[in-house]
Parts: sequence; structure tokens; C-alpha cells
Amino acid sequence: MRYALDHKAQTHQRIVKEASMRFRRDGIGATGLQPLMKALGLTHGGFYAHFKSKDDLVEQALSHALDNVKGITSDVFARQDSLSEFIDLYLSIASRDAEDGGCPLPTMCLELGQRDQPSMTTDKIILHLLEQFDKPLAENGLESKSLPVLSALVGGLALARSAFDEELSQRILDTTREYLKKEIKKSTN
Amino acid sequence: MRYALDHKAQTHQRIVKEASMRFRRDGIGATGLQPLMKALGLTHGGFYAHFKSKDDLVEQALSHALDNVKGITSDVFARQDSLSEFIDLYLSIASRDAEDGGCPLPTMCLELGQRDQPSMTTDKIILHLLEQFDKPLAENGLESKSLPVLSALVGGLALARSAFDEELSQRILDTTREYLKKEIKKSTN
DNA sequence: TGTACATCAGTGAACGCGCGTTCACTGATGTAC
DNA sequence: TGTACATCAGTGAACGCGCGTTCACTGATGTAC
Repeated sequence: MRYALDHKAQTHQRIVKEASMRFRRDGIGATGLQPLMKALGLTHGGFYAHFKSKDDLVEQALSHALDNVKGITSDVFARQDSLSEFIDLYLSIASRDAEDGGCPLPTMCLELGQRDQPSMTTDKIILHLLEQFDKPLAENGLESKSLPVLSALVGGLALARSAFDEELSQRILDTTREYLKKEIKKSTN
Repeated sequence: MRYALDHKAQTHQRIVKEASMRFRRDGIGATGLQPLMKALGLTHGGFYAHFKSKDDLVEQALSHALDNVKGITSDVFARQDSLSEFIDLYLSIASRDAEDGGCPLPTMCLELGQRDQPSMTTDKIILHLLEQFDKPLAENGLESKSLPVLSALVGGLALARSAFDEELSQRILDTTREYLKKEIKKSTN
């Protein structure tokens, strides 16, 4: 054969990875298949040798994003002050400007709720994050705060991206971040 | 003249109002001008007698949304327990399913940050809400919580809309809501 | 060893569709003479 | 009073464009005989 045995599988994965990044960065609707394939040095015609439809790709890209999130959390939540560190990471300028896509939740919140053929992957991402938050919070008996913390993280990032004024945007990130970090340590006072 | 003197101005306002609702409910990209005009009993050709471009309409619809928000807050924040009531309203099932569009922030967070020709209207909406929150919070010396409260509201609604499982969605609304209401009363304990 | 054939990842032209936008036109009205 | 004209909100066909999707094809490879 002209190609290595896993060549097609590798191409498949390259498409999923690039799509995952673009969906998170630009949204699903704003990501065209033609530019996506072109960015990988392929032509758009080959797309349907890999995926049943764009929706099929969305589903696989979401799964990839979930794996991504799991990779990050398994890193961060192995350490001390894990949640505090995660909050710093999540509400950073780099995260807001997310050239790499970042968390799928703030970007795709609208489109995820509107998909015709919904999947449980979004729920899995939410539940996975809550589960990670639970552990460090439970040490202080604060596990009931997992969900409010996640809400504030997602909302803070979404707002920081919406704001046009750079100073306001930073204030949103900073104030939300510092509040949350204080909040998760409160019972230790 | 065939039409009343303010006929065109009225049509203009009808378009802005309908667009404002659709942009908030479906997003800007997912709202077509043709279906929008048809829903008002008009043909799409007439659109450009009222607006320079779709972007022009977006700007006017955002202004309309700001006025809308101001109307609601001037109602709610005149009363007792205003912020608590606002939180109940914001994180309700009706608000989540928002047939009327609801708050522009959770729906449009992505698109607002990506517009080519950005405007200050989003910032005005954010600042207006923060200002409203400040007053009742300041009574308890909690005005520093305005921003985290807004983040959690926006994020909670966005997450509740993203979740596929109805039970999870309700849990997001309920937990975030109860947490915030407890939080804004904390210093009175 | 050499020719004929099967495989198959990827190619690129073409499809119908809805988008935002343009524009010549309609038709009911008020105005001029 | 009656005809000719100007006004102007709204009409609807048409434009180019990018979208998701389809499909006949290419061309380098391994296999059969």
C-alpha cells in the first residue's frame, strides 16, 4: 500500500483534533469543513471518507475535547491547591484569548443547547469538572460549592470575552478569580 | 400619503424588536434576514430601506436589548429583596427556555466577542447590571460581589442550556440560584 | 521477471441551498395646475 | 373638478458567495498469474 497501515486513522485523528480546536475557538457554525480540511493540507472531498456528516465530526470533536479536559484535570488535580490553580488557569488572559480553543463550554454553550442530535458529551464534561472540584472542596466540607464555582468560571470567561473594553474584560477575570479563590478557602478561616 | 406619518418609523421599530428577540434566542449568525422580515409580514427587499446592513441592525437590536434590561431592572430593583428576586428570575426555567429571548449575554457571548465592528453596547449592559447589583449589596458591604454574582448568573444559565439531561440542567439552575441567594445575605448572619 | 488487476486515501468539479445585498419596479397617495 | 406628476414604503427577482454534501475519478501501491 501507498500509505502506512495507520495512515487513514492518523488523518482521521488530525481532522478531529483540528476541528475540536476550531469548534471551541470559533464555534461550530462558524467552522467550515472546506477551510478545516485545507488547513490540514487536504481537500474537502475526502472528508466523507472519514465522517458520516458534520454532526458526526462534532460528536467526535466533543469527545476529543472531553479527553483533553480530562488530561488537564488529571494534571492539575494531582497537585496541592489544585482547585485554586485550576481557577487561575481557567480565568487567565491566555485562556480568554484561547488560540488553542480552551474549554468548550463558554464558546459553545449556545450551539450545544441547540443541536438537533444532542449528545451526552457536554453533560459528561460538566460532570467531570464537578467531580474534580468536589474532591478538594470536600476536604473543607464545601462540596456544595462545586456547581456555583463552575457557573462563575464559565460565566466569567464568557463575559470577559464579550466585553469590548480591555480594562473591563480584565476586571471581570480578576474579580471573579479572586472571589472564587477566597471562596473555596473560606471555611479554613 | 398612503401611510401614517410614523408608519415607517413603526415598521423600523417592529424589525428591531423582532430581531432583538431572535438574536437573543437563536444567536446572530443563526438569524436570517429573510425569515425575520417574513415573520413580520414583509419582504426581505425592504430591509435596506431601514438599515445600512445586518451589522447595523445588530447594533440597534443590542441597544433595544439594553433598554429592555433597563426596563426590567428599574422594575425589580425598586422593590425589597431586589437582588434575590432578580436571581430567582434570571435562573428560572422560563428564563432558561427563553422563548422571548431573555438576557443577551449568555446567548450571544461568543458572537459578541467576535464581531468585526464591535460596539460598547455589551459593555453598557454588563456595567448597568453591575450598577444595579451594587446598590442592594452595598447595604451589607458586599458590593465587591457584584461581578462574581453576574458571572455565576450568566454561566449558570449558559450551562443549564448546554446540559442535555433535564435533571442536570435543573440542578445547575437550583444549586447556583440557592448559592447566590445565600451568598448575598451572608454578612447579615 | 513482467503484465493485468484490485485496493483505497485522497482529489476536485459539481449539486442545491440559504445567506446578505442590490435594484428596477409597483401602486397608493398627496400635490400642481 | 380633472389630469399629470412626484413621493416613497414596500416588492420580488437576481447577484455572488460559502456552506454541507455527492461522486466519478486519480494514481501510487500491493497482489495474481
